[in-house]
Amino acid sequence: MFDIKLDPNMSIHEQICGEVARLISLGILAPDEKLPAVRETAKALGVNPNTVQKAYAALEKSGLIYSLPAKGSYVSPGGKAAEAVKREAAAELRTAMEKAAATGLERDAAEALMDDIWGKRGKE
Amino acid sequence: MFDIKLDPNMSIHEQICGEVARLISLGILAPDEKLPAVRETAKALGVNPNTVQKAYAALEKSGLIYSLPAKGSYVSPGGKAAEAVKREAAAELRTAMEKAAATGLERDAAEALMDDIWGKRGKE
DNA sequence: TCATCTGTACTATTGACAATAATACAGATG
DNA sequence: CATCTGTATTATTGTCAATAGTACAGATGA
Repeated sequence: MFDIKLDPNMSIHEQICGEVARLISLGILAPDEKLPAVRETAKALGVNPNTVQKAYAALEKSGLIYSLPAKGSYVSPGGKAAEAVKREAAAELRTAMEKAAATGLERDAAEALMDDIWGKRGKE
Repeated sequence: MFDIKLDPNMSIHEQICGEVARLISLGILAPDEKLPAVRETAKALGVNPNTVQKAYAALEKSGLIYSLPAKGSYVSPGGKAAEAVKREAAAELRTAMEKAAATGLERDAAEALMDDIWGKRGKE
């Protein structure tokens, strides 16, 4: 299901959270779609089930998914999950920008990075 | 010297590195200027000297400062330090942008954040 | 010369946290 | 009734940040 190449520099459950959030935000995981079971995901990733459960618990706390005991875990309905992901992504990007601006990085330099990543044209 | 409000969510030596880097980048700490001694900084921040030394060692490894045993630690000359700070800040900002873009965040949203932080006009 | 300050090095301990291991329980599902 | 589900618990391991304490060698100034 998830094809994550585990980065030893980041905690596993954070990477799982990030990947699920990404898939939700992009619509690859649709609202009310069922996520793979905790144990299944753990097996697929070669990771302890507790670690996956920690990730799922965090995702539920953030409102991205909801879990029904003895049923499964599902993507939150109504697009609320996707919105939450983007909102959080924007918040983190803001923090990074503030940090960069604090070092005196010019706006032009930041703009050049944006061109690089999103493409030079505003709408694509 | 440094007025850092310690954030428990980040490691102390990282915060020291960040603050020194910021001061260098902004020119508040000039090239070849002497930094406060390890023990002095530790006392001022109410922190263990080992922690400060760890920060200074990291700064030297990054090329931001150079240390002369029995003399002191100094900002790297020729503006190389300030350049290094900005280069690293740009690299981190790029990473944050890539992450945000991966969640599907639109360029317009990112641009709005930039207006917020750097001001709407390109040059200030 | 000598006390002091400097960066540097080392060991040890504490606490927090990530991850693992191994169970266990209750509800649903077929 | 066996099985799968989410959930909970306890324990152990390893890593890392931070602290504590100590030590050494070079410089600096009185």
